[in-house]
Amino acid sequence: MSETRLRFPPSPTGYLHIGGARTALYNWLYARKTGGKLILRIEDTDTERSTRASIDGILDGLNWLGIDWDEGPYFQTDFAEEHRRAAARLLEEGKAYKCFCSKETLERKREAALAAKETVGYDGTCRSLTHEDLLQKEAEGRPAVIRFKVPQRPGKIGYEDRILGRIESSYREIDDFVIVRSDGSPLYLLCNVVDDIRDRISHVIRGQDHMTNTIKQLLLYEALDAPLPVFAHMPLTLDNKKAKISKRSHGEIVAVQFYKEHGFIPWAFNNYLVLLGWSPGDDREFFTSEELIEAFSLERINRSSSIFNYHKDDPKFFTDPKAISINEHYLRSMAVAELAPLVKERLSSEGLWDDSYGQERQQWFLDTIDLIRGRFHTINDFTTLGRAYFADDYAIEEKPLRKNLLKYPELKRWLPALADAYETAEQFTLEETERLARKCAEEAAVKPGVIINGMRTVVTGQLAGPSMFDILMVLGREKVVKRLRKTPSLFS
RNA sequence: GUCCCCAUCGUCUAGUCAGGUCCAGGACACCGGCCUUUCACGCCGGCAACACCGGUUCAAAUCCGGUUGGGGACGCCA
Repeated sequence: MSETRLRFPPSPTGYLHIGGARTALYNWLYARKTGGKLILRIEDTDTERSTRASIDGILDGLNWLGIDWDEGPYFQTDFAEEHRRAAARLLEEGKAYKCFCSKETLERKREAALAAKETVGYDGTCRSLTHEDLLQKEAEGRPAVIRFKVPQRPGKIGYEDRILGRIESSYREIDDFVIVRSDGSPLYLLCNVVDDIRDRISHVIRGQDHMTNTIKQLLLYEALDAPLPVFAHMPLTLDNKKAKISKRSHGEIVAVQFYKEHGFIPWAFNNYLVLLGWSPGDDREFFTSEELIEAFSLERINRSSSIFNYHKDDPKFFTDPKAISINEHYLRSMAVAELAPLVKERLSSEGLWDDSYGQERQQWFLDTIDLIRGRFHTINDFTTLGRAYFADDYAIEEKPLRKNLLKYPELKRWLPALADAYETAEQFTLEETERLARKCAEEAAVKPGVIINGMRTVVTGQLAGPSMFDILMVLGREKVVKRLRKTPSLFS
């Protein structure tokens, strides 16, 4: 069998969204699994809406996800001449015809049909134009589009979808579709097929919204005398109200860029995406890329659409809880050495990175990440919830301030006293710091928790965190003493 | 309106093709408990689904028909 050749053909009319990323991922997985190639093709024939920013955004999103391609990016507009030749050939061979119906007429007919609840579709007015009519209209210089002449055959045309099974449609239900605009520029249906033929695409994996296009494209392959690729139509991703997700109605939350900015681990996001409509058939949910490539198969892609479980204004989950949970899983289980570069990047962009973290304090950096990551949801938490570990300008949160500090006014004496004890202690170790803290509690006649939680509030600003004395070790004697001495200022 | 696709816990899903091992398994979320100086993690337990109706069969989540529901397409967008 010859090599498999897949393609991901985004149209650069917006950012890369979840649905597009998932399509790209499935294509990538299949290409990698079969040892084939993935071709990236930018379908920019809609010059009105295509933008450079959008192309950059899509490329950036794919790069972030780690979805790499073997050929391209090709730009569809670079092959315009080839598309026109194909259209001309179809015209010459009588497989297409010129249509002089104006946009306005068509629009009127369509609306009338819709209003009368009748079948919508081109009525074939120009299909039966006589040669004389044609010559006359051309002589008049009337603008014309080129329509594909759907064969008037009995029965059905169809194909074997790798996900959906047999898909077919009666010839008479397909209307003559436009393949070239009146300005001479070819349209998607044609360009896409011509490009797939040229790029020797063997498998077309795309969304189910292309199913009806596929029937028309089948006709195009036949007319162009080209072999058919394998088609696989994956279910769409809907929102929790079962509407197709889109930039317009959902905004940034469906953009891959959003997840990059919000501190998702790229692979974790892929892992979430792949599970939206596919499962390995057993109970596994986490995969390395090798494992996923191995486990992936077209046949196990679900037939029904899945829901991106996002609830606007949910105070607890800023996006699909499953996505967050998968991210958390990777955040706390991946090798610290692999996580460190991601944290470094985030710290850098917040101005919290110190070069020593990559050199003499590297071990400290890795240990700190390991200590605090267990409670975080995203990489961004290292600079928000975990700010006190990397900077001195961390904020004291309202809740711990009230609950753990202001509630015990005496802490403004106890904590500085503890600071003194820490400063003069012979050793600043786990055991010694804990012993001194408990001693402090005993002298103050309060439960150790009062001292410990007060201390946690002062040195980290947080209500919760790792074991207190582990924190102290990571922070170091100097910082701890300094921070504890500032306790009284928090009471004002 | 026409055509097409789909239908298992709130969500992602296993099980459907080869009917019995499924009074339906896992994960997320939720609720309880254990652990604990805090909060998490972890562990233990709980809640929670075969859309409906009919048929075939000794036996149906699984096969067939219909109904309902959801989605998609019907562009000189891609």
